[in-house]
Amino acid sequence: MRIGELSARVGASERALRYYEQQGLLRPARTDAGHRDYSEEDERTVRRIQTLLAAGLGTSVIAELLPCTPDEGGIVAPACAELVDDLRAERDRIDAAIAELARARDLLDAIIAAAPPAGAPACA
Amino acid sequence: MRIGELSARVGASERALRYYEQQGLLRPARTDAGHRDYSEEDERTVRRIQTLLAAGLGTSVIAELLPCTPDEGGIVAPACAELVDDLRAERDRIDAAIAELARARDLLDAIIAAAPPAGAPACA
DNA sequence: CTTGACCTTGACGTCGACGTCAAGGATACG
DNA sequence: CGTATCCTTGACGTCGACGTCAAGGTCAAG
Repeated sequence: MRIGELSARVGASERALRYYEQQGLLRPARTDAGHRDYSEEDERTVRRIQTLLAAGLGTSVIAELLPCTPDEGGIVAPACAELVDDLRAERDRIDAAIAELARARDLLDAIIAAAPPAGAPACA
Repeated sequence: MRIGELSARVGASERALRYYEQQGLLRPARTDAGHRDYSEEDERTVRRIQTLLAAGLGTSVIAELLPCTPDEGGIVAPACAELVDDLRAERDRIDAAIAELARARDLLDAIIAAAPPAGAPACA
């Protein structure tokens, strides 16, 4: 599929898809005319990229761990020791981030719960 | 307390504390000489700011909701309807972010689990 | 009084994941 | 054949929470 269709499928901009390729996260095939031709595995890769980016990982880290991702039913390549240490650190960072997010959500809920019942008074 | 001590206490840079004030999140007292003089409530406010910033809220939103935060034992001011809508949206966004983070963590755990047991082979 | 730690207000720099033009080639359709 | 839509590669802009200088005032200790 071409970049427009993939963009619509995964909800990423075409710019983002080209950026991922530029950062070495993706290597789509090319047509004779130079147009990108994405496979369905590329699509799955993009979804993983989105998840990892949303988790705060940088593109360089993602580039290293993508060849190690579990690929439908089988773990492909285990990573080297140094990378695994990085991943553990990222995992811990994510756990901490989840805890912080939960605290922020509870704070917001407390404020929302304290809001006026229905007909709210005017506000600046 | 002065900015240096507060900085050390809450783990924020002095630059960050001045920035919070500049954005209207904080209004510390001043000494005759113009030095900032933070109260202990300012310290609690900074901790809330840190939590909300970590949750992805912008300083402008935080500025609006800070006067509404539950202040030791009592909810102070409920927010106006429009703000409450924003807060609900932020809360939902945080929930979604937590879900994404959990997925990323599981992905990382799968990769880590697939790593070589102990003596790892060399790696690029 | 002087030194040095601490404080003040600017103001420009940073970083990363894109957004957004510009200036064209490729493809599909009637 | 035209043309409308998609695609290509640059390359500069953005945005937000600060980092990082610069050029000084303030204050306690010796």
